[in-house]
Amino acid sequence: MAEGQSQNTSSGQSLLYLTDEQLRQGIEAMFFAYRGFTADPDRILEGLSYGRAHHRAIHFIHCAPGTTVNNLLAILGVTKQSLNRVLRTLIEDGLVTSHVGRSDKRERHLTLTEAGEALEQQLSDAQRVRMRDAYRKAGPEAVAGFKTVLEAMMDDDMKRAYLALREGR
Amino acid sequence: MAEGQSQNTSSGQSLLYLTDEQLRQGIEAMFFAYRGFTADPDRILEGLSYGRAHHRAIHFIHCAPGTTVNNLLAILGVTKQSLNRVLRTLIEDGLVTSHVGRSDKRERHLTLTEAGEALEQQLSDAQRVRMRDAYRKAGPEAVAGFKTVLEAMMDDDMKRAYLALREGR
DNA sequence: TTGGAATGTCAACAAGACTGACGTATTTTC
DNA sequence: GAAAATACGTCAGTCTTGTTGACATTCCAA
Repeated sequence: MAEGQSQNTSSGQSLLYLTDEQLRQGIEAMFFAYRGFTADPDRILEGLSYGRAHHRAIHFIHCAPGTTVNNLLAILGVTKQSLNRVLRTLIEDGLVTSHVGRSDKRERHLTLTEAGEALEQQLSDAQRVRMRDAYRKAGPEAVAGFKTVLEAMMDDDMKRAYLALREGR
Repeated sequence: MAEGQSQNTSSGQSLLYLTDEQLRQGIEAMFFAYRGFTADPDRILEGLSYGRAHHRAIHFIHCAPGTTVNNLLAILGVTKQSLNRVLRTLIEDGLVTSHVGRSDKRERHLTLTEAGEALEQQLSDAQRVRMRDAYRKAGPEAVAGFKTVLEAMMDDDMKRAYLALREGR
């Protein structure tokens, strides 16, 4: 335990930014920032009897149209029962379509309908407004650092999923 | 809507980092990173019939010993009823003590017991290990940028709460 | 002193996550 | 061709954590 307070390496480079206090600040910053991050879409969703789970599904179906249920499961990191509840309502409400796979008929390929795309736009616009403001305030160097730290914070398989999404576009 | 794809200002500075695609990447990075961020403490908690809500309460009581329920409410952003359920179990289990206020007897002042401090240590150690690794990998400049962007992403009142916590130490 | 505001507690309910079990269609493997 | 594995959907039950509503206590100000 308590490796914490060491502040210099043998190489002499200052490691003040690795103190427990600095790390605690980072932890709290993540907590408060994530709240801001989800606040705007949450406000939109709450009027529609949808939740954050629906938003996540819509987001990733938009990014990877035609993706399968299993695929989505891996990205979202939830159980299929949990995802299924969400998908069922989205399909019933005509925001998502589910097509039997051509080569493998066991698979269901998911796509946003026009209405689904419209909601996706509305949600991601709201989220991007905040992100864009934050990015602009912080400047390009800060944004680069931001992404570097976030990537380093991910689990390895999450990082793979994240990078795969970037490749796919 | 769709202000999106503009890429240069009149000042000529490149705004490539503000494209919709870049913003989308940032959004996904937040999603995946937050999962990593909570994964380690969640694993510890799951054996103890506590959840993330208990972790949050413990964290902020540790940071501001003697804080009131109302105070905690403002920081956590949940209803007092929700917080109360969590606090009740923590008090029953002897991790937190609740003292009636001296000047205002309506208030309850919350403190971690020795056992509470021990669990706090265990949880924040786990979380700090990941943060420290991420920080070390990314380097001090990236970390500075990371914090700048996160602060810019917070709601104003959250930012006030965040900065107040930093002052208080 | 009395009525309103603030603080905190109890009870009931809903969303969304989880596990476990089961059914069906399809594909792969032996 | 039969058996095993895969992909998906569903039912039932539980847990955490959020919500609202009702209520008790305490403080303060008119």
